Amino acid sequence: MIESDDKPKRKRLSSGERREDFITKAIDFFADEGFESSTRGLARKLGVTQPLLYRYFPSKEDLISEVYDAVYVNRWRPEWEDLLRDRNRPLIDRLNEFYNVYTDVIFNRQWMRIYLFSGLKGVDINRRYMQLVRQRILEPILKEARAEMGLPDMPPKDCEVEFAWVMHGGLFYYGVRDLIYESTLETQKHRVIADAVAAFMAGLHIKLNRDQPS
Amino acid sequence: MIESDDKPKRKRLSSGERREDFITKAIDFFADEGFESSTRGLARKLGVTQPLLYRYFPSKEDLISEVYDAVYVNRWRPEWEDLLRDRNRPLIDRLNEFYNVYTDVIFNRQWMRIYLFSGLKGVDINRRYMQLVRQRILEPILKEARAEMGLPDMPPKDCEVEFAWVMHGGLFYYGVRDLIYESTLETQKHRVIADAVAAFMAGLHIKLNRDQPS
DNA sequence: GGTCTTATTTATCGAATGACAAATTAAATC
DNA sequence: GATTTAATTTGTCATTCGATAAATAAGACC
Repeated sequence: MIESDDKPKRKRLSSGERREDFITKAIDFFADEGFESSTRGLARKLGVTQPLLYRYFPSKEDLISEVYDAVYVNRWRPEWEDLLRDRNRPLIDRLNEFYNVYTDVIFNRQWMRIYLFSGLKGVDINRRYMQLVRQRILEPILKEARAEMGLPDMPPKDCEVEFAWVMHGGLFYYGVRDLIYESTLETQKHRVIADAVAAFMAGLHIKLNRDQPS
Repeated sequence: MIESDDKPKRKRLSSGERREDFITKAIDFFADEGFESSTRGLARKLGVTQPLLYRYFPSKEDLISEVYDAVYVNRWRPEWEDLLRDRNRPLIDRLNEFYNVYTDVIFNRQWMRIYLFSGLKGVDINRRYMQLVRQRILEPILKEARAEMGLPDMPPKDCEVEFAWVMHGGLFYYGVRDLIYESTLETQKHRVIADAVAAFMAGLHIKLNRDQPS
């Protein structure tokens, strides 16, 4: 009997399926190896030849753009914003739930590494993403805090946004230590979130009351 | 008159000076372009030819290692640890001063970008650096906090270290937003530090008192 | 089953990369 | 000023890179 370990049978996928498959696996590949890795390496991982990539994407850079979209844009959940605005619950509860579900999405090797790689590349998508976080997450949180404290509604001050960024960034950095630096983290995520959110809320109460007379 | 815009006169430096010069400029170069950039590009920036690099460093990777040392190791200031242990001052003052001087060192484009690049490359130097932060900064802070609160001395719990990491990481991420993503940050650094440190100390008081009966 | 469409491969190009050997030249030594 | 030492350049090699053109073959349609 002849061994048939190599399979010369080409699987032929439809244009749509193949494209989908390329992007999905390209996310893993570039997250692992960085965007400077070769299209040949990617093709090897895909089980196809390298020139085939160029039938689906005009250039490597175009493929990378689609990876950005698939990771950043498509994984954003609009319901996060509704959750934060649900005034039937104490804000601290909303914050805990939000950061638990939000980090369920972004705390994975792919998301984190793609985010850092693209940030270092200097593409503007990171700046746009940070604006999204500020406008859809942090500023609503501060608005809700004012409402819950019975303070008059007004646009949040820069230093208040910055205070929220420090909590947000602190939790983000927990994910970096876990997934990028692969530290062994002994404390469970929800516990870290609870502590950070509690300290944030307590600090914000003091800060908003003190800074009040503008 | 003949233009002499090109200068065929070779400057010849001593071995020591040249080596120093290479490393200094290599930090800038790799911070800007990433470690995957070419040795020819670096040589162009240095004003020498590419093979000369190989008279000073056996390989590109060896040069990169020296860059790591110059950035991480040599910029660490042992007096930071003394500052944090100075019990003549309230801990919150020490924390404010420490984070102001610490960020004076690490909040620059070189340090930040080298740190993120090397982290993504998976070299273990980042893990070693984080251990340094934990042992020389965060755990001493928690020890000082217990002392100031009149609590018995004991090794900090993991979740306490994690709580300190969130503040530390939050401030670190402020630097990332400033220097990597080049956001325009409206709030001055010392103000952000003051708010973060105040919230940390307040949160830690609650946390240490609550968790006390282990 | 023959024909057509198109997904996929083979072959290849020019440029860029890390690294090395040999030639050159600036500066130190006597 | 001739000689020696070593800093620096010139020249080059084998790979690897992104990208393109042409050849091949799998599946759809009648």
